[in-house]
Amino acid sequence: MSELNNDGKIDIDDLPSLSELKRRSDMVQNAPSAVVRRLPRYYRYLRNLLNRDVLRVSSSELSKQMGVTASQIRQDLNYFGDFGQQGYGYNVKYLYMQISRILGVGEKYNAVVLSSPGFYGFLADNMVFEMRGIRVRGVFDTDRENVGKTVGRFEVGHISELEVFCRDNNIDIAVIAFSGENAEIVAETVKKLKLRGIWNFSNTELKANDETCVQNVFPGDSLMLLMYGIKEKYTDRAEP
Amino acid sequence: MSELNNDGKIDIDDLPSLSELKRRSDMVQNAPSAVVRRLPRYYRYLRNLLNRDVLRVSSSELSKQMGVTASQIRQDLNYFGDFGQQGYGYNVKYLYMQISRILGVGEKYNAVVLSSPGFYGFLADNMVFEMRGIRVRGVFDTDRENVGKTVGRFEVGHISELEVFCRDNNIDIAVIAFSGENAEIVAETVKKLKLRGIWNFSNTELKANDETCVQNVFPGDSLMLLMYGIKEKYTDRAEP
DNA sequence: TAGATTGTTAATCGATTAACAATC
DNA sequence: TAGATTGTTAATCGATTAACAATC
Repeated sequence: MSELNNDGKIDIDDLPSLSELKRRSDMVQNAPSAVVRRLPRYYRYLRNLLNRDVLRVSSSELSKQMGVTASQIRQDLNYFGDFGQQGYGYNVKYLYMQISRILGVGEKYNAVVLSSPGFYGFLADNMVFEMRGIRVRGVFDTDRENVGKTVGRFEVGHISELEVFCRDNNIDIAVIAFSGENAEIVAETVKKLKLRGIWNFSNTELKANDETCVQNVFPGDSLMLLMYGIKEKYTDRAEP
Repeated sequence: MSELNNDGKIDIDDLPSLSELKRRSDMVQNAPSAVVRRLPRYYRYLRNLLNRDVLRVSSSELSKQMGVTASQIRQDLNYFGDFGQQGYGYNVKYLYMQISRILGVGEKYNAVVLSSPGFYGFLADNMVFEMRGIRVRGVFDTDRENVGKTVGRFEVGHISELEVFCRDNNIDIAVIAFSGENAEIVAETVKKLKLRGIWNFSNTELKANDETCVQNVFPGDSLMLLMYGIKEKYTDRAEP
């Protein structure tokens, strides 16, 4: 990192051949899910480098930071294109942009958040939508207590208004964070409306169908893995 | 499932040999991380069966519900012991208890939640602690606005009280949900106090050390995978 | 040019699935 | 006993790592 022998710019005229583009698009279709699941983590590390004004990074430098092999990083990135330069490494901003594009950041999806105001507040604090280019259009709760409260720039609506709201506002994604059977009832509505995606934080596993993608998030699962990890660590020690 | 040829009870006197126990404990130590990461999902499905008063389940029945192969289920469970019976399947309650034990549910860890009241509310709504046998002892925030507010059975304390509180209350686990650099500062304190685990919801990846286990939860990662999934699904369709 | 580092192939490793003997 | 289903081995599949020629 001491001497830069390149200003980090990419030559826009140096376009790949059509057969090369074809090969790459085949690779992208075939990108193993293990690789895809690692992309968000690359995205986070690259954004961090970007925030620190780092211009370039090599696979070996990044591998040290992330605790994975350099080989894996090069292999992973190459499923999607030739983003690096021999002898130089990767241009941080360019690579960040490529990964953003692959993941679909900035696709401008419209979302509704179906949760208590507190949970929406947590998501808003973490800037989880803003940073991924998702536009939240409304917040709805099942609990009449909360309806009418203001959270951020939203007035919490009642869940019964959801169907009309989605149709009027071109909603793509529903974030569901209700517990119990409310989650399942709402999920049925969302699927009936053929929204494109459900981001599910409820304690019931939701299934995707032909129209609606689902990502289930079970915080409790990772809590249990933490408990497992602690048990392993402290039990091993107690033994001779 | 139509006829039960067994009452589902396990003969307490039918204990395995010492060499068998040794073999199993070796297996458990060697349990591949891919298997361990699936345990919480088994736990959830079994609890669901339990709630529906299902007495027994076969690997093939469970495989249909979970969308995995029966072979994987049998292979996974066998890393930890012989929990089933030929010709019968698995006793739901027994298997649920075994998986709970393996994961360390009910180890009675004491936890503090370091977050806004809203996020604590979400965790409480989902009963994520109660269901895993973790005892929350206090909630602390960095924001003076929130100090003194009541959430559930807690009065929110200020983060500056954390060190004394942890020492006085035998705290094992810290849940960190602050955004920005507050998360890193608090994580340092937690590591200095040698708590056993950090359950991290902040937007900075925290690293484990010799004393403190870490589970990072990045909701944004799964949101990006949802965006990726939507892009794939709807782009494939647009093509011929 | 010399040094550095990628892209990519081949080798290794680990995880999943298939198959079936054991046995409830 | 006959039917069902596990536990477990062997075969397959996929993911990771090592190595190095290509090349910036």
